[in-house]
Amino acid sequence: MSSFETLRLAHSSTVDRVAEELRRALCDGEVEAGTPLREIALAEAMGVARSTIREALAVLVAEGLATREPNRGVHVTELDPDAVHDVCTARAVLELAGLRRWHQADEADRESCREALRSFAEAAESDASPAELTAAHLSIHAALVALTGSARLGALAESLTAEIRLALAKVDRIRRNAGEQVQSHRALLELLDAGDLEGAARELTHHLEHAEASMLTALDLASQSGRRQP
Amino acid sequence: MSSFETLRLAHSSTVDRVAEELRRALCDGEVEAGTPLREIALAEAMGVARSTIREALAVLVAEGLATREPNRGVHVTELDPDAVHDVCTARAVLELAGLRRWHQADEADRESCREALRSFAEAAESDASPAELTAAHLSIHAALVALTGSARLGALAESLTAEIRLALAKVDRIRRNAGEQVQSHRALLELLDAGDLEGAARELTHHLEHAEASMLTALDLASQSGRRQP
DNA sequence: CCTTGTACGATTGTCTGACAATCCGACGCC
DNA sequence: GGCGTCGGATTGTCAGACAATCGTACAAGG
Repeated sequence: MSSFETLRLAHSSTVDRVAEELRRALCDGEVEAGTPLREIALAEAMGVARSTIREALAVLVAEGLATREPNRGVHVTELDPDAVHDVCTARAVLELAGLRRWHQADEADRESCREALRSFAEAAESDASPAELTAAHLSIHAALVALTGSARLGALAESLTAEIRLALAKVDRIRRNAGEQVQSHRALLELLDAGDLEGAARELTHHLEHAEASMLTALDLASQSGRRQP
Repeated sequence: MSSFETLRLAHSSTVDRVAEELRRALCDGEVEAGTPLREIALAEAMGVARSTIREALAVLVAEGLATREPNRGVHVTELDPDAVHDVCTARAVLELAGLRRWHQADEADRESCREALRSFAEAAESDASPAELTAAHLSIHAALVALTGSARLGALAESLTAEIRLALAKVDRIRRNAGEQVQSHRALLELLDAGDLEGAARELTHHLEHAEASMLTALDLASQSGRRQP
């Protein structure tokens, strides 16, 4: 009888909030790659205990945004080109797997792909913030992986994208051609709706390779400027 | 000149050892699914501080072997059939992706598939412990995923496997037909070496479906016996 | 009978403070 | 240049404390 099924209350622990704040700071580029995240300094700055900071740092490390070296502390992850390539091939595997199940997937999942594209196009036209654009963009790719029907694969893809989110943020801050991006995804979905799986796979592969190249150049620029003005 | 590249020294923190011990206890079936893992009790039992236990529990939760409910503590994960199905479809995606890249993969990766098969066959004949058999078996599947060439996909597959390791252990303890298993994998690799990717894909799909069915029945048996003698 | 309010023990989440182990860099010595 | 040593900084781990929250039992009230 009672129809309160949809009600959820997200309760937030201190650790969650600390992790969220740190995540934001990292993704907004407020701290450079390689910066050490000292426990005591963070604890004093944020007004929480060191153990709380430790737990939050463990979360970030698990997400790949930071790296822990035993007895040497946690540092903001430095993305090397190999890691970017690795993540991109992994994403390609997952998204292509979803794409190939286009016809077997739930209609709801297919529709959420189209919906994500609409949101992205809308965000691109009403010049939203880079962060919002990135989020909208990524939700398209997440929707592709969701076509596999496996919630865990979706989570895995999300953790992969989290790892390169830093590089993605850089790219999106540099690049202003969101319109081209929208066009690429629109073409992808049109091919899918037309039933041309092979064509869509080619389009997606091309898109991902392009994205990888963009990230690599963005990283290269960052590391060069970092070395010139240390 | 210096050829000490291969030397590594494994750092063992207390947290690691606690997590390892708990993992072993869970996988050996020493604690039933759903059992609460109380921090104070564990701390006293293992002679370490509560904070250390907390960190170790966070590791297990991240691995999926345990589940945390806020303010209610950590419990040994109860595998429901949906979760098993989800993990199995995810594994199928990853392993099929590796399999389809058989020809493009490194020869070293192909060879490690064959090597894993040899180890498994050897373990099956010299009746090794169930735990060793499971490990050898899983390393075959890990080698398949490694064919994708992405280290991260390998890690993801491993975390997926960890989640159902509990059910796998149950299956391997019940089942005694390791010879059949060896035969199935041997057929798979022969198809691959013969270049018959489609045949290999069918064989692998069939094998994974069979494994899923086994796990589901094992889980069903466990839950029934659990309810009859609570 | 069913609902509401309350008291209590158990457990978690977080804080404080402490200390040994480890790492890093500098300094002095051979 | 290589080697031992010292000191500061930081982490890893520990012990103890307390409020917040949960589960349950129990009393009160319609």
